[in-house]
Amino acid sequence: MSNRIRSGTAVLKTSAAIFAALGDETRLGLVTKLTGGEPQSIAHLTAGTKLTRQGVTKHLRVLEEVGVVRSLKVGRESRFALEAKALDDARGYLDHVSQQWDDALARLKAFVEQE
Amino acid sequence: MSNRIRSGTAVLKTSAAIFAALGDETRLGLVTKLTGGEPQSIAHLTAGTKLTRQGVTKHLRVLEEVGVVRSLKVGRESRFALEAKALDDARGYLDHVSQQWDDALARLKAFVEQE
DNA sequence: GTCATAGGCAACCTCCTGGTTGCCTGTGTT
DNA sequence: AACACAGGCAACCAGGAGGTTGCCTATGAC
Repeated sequence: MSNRIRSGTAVLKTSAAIFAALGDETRLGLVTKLTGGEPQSIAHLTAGTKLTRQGVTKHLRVLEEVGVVRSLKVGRESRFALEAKALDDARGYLDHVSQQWDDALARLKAFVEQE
Repeated sequence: MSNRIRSGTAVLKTSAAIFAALGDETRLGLVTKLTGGEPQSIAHLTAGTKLTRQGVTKHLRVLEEVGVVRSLKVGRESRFALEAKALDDARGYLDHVSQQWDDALARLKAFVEQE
């Protein structure tokens, strides 16, 4: 049932994990850098930051674990690229919440105006 | 320039803060509970969780600080409600990233197929 | 007035996270 | 072969996050 209904708490857990991964300025910066299209090496991604290569590596692993990013080895370097699905999941969650919220507000408004 | 262009790093910082706030299962659960529409008291929000009232309060403060939630005092209780704007901001960021990413992929595809 | 309820404040504790450094391995390059 | 470059692994450290407990205040109910 990987793509089926999944219990609400499971959605919550995976969504939270993705948000947590995105909830760090450095990591969000990496994600932004990766929107360029081409997969980039760790050394390349490190350039421009104030961090060590190891520091950046750790962040990349975090992003990879929740599926926001994918790594592929090319020769001696490992390049990272965005993975749209996880981002879509996160967006999906926000869409869902916003939708529920809007509906609720609409209902409240209707109720108030009904008199 | 609160609603104007804002430098990229500022967007990064505030987005990261919102994601970080959402990046906790308990907090995401609270957000979900609040999509119902009516503002809810702390005691009410605590019921059903395994946490202390104080624990929940802390989480609510976190959500409030990044603007995901708003609190209003009613008598002796303080009720919390969702605030759509912050969620929209987060969604906006994801939309932007996805868009950039899709565009980049399209360009790559065009480039490869051009031969 | 008295009591119960809703919440704020502060101290405290534990564990995770972000970050570093040092060293080892693997892959190119010349 | 010798060297340089890209990265992995592990230990280590400081600070922040999640969570609890204890106590105090304010508001509502009787």
